[in-house]
Amino acid sequence: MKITKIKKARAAKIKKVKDILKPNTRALQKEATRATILNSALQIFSEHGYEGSSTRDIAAHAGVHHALIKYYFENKDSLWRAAVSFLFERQASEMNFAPPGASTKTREGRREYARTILRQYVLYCARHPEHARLMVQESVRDNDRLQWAADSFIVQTSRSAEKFVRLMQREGVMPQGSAPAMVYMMVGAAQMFYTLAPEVRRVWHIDPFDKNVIESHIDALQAVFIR
Amino acid sequence: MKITKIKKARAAKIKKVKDILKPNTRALQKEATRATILNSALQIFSEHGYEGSSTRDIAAHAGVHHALIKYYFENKDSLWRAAVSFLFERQASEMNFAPPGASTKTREGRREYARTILRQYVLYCARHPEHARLMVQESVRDNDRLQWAADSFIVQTSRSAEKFVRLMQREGVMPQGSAPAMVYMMVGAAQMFYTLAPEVRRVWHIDPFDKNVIESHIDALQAVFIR
DNA sequence: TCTCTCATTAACCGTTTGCATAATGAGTTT
DNA sequence: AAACTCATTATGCAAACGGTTAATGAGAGA
Repeated sequence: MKITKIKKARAAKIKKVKDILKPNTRALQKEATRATILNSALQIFSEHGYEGSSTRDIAAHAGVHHALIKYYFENKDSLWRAAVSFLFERQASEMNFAPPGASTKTREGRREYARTILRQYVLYCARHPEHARLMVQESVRDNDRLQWAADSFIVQTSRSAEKFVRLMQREGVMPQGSAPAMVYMMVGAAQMFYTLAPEVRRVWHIDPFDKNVIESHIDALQAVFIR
Repeated sequence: MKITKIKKARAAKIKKVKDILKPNTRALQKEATRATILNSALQIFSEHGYEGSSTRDIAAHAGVHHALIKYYFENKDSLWRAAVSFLFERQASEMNFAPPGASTKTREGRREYARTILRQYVLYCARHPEHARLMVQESVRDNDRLQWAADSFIVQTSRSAEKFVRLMQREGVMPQGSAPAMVYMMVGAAQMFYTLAPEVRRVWHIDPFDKNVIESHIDALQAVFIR
């Protein structure tokens, strides 16, 4: 047996081991890179707004060359849309608006349902403050991006929220009053604390993401909105 | 009498008339230009954020050459600080937190006081939505500008709000719960509707600045927060 | 009327921006 | 092991950016 053949056989074995240890090295890495860029985009966009964010900063934050943004997301606008899509899809997967069935038959059951929804939403806002931060920066002025986000996601989630509010009002669990106003009041009252976390820390010297602080915020929110 | 002398006398008279009709033409124009630039800065900063706004856009919006921004405000950072100072000083002059004296002795009087404060604040938010828009964009991340704004204005207004909340809670007019949380809930519930006006219009097909809409928002806010 | 002041503009500089294209080289296939 | 694929990087470009300096010209003062 020639040495070259042995070497060949050895190389083949090594290759097989590699294939087992790192299956689809390239494909996996590709997915990881894409995710890293998207993650950095969320961070940068939510803190600096669309126009205040540069694709180069996003790439640098992700530790990759800025040309990769074009490779993975075509351009800045598409990257932003991908980031927003990710936010709303994650929210849809993490939030559960389904009423717990039987328990809504009694008044106390319905109050418990309302409490759970508010609690869930506050926890979501605290877990992912970049969602509200990014959206708030886009919603202060009208343009193509807001129109797209509204048509694609906001209308849908707003309808859910409206249904929830009207149901709770009909049951006497939430105060009467204009449904749109009530939705924005609830959302604002739940978000603000985490969206403006840097201000909260500086002005009040408390960390809004502290477990106990979150819980007392939830308590206060429920005390205010639920009867 | 020479013709030139007559002309001279005539010119002098015309000049005096001009001086009466347009006193300090130049000084007035200067003040007007400064105010125009500051106004445009408020508009642009509040819609695009600090980094998303260009001094050239602000100058163009004001209809002046961009070099005038250096002439009047030194640089972009100082212009932003001047704009924020203007916002908070105007708020201080338009908002009146003084309790209406005798009427706070009865429980109904105290509720009326709380209602008035909330109403005043909502009307302010609706009258000047750029205030909350500009501040929200700065407060989502920590930096020198936020620190300056907090030290100069936000701490002070927050202390006022805290005092108000604690007083109302002690009197049983507002629900119990963490004071900082309660302040941000109230502020968020009052602001959001006007800060996100473009979104509100697109998603709900209503104009949050309509008189009747504002009034029903005030009603809802009072119904939620005041007992 | 003639100068002088200064509010305003024109022109320029170095840097950053979004985006495009070419070059590279590690991983895959044969 | 050679050929190929394609994820990544290097380079380049026109426009826009914040900021500076010199020029201008209308109103104020003598």
